[in-house]
Amino acid sequence: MPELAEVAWFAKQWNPGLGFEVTEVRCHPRARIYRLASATRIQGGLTGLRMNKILTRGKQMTFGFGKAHLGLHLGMTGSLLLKDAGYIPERHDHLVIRQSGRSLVFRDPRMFGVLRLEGSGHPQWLRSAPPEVVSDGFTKVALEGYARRRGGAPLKSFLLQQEMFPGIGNWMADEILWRGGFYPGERVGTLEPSQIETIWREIRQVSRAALSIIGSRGDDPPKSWLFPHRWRPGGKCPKDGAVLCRQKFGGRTTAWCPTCQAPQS
DNA sequence: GGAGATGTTTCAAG
DNA sequence: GCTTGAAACATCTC
Repeated sequence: MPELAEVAWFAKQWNPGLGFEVTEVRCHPRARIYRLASATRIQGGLTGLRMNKILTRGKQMTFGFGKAHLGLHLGMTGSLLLKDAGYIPERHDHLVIRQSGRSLVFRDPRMFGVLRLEGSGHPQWLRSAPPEVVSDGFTKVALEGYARRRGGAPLKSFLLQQEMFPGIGNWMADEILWRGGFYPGERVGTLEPSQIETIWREIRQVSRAALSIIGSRGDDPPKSWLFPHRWRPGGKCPKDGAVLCRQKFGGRTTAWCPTCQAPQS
């Protein structure tokens, strides 16, 4: 499930491990999540170190251990769990970090997630990261420039570009377009400047609210959002009750309201 | 049994 | 060289 706010929530699950030493690292060495950093490297790189930092940028997480950094991406089905010290890993628990008193678990059935290992200093994958969409660095001007560059893309695929919108995923993109009243297949280049500004505003509002509701409290968004209605067959638009449409844009299933988000032509 | 699932990378085509 | 779109990745659920 991990998009911006879910990533923040999962990162928080490992907070109780801050300040504690890693006593053991258990891995499923052949799991695909070790394709960038082998299980042996990760075990050797983390054992004996104290976790002292947790950072997230978009969908990317970083756990600092002093002289080593563990980078973690949850992919499509990854999650982080906090378990007790004697926890016995289950089938899809590919990484278990043991500390005195707890186990930090990375579970990922589809294994689209990935781990990285780097030394001390600011990790490379963070240095090249774009500004967070809720930060001051995410400006209307930057968005306008990016929209000019990708004028041929449908709005839905546009919003999924992590180089500009780190953390936005399938459901957030749908939520943003639905709130702004945009047809997901609309080409970016046909939008007026005022419409680009609307998108900018909705990106920030959806992201801030999601971080507060999901990221901080672990709750689900309320019924007034598209979120709880979007996957149910026959799900209805919370604004006007119209039955939602489902269609692929940019290879991703998209839920949208045929009346609130009617195509322009 | 088949389709599809809240992601990213890679490669082909325009 | 740039952008866009589709396939591939692995497993589970409906």
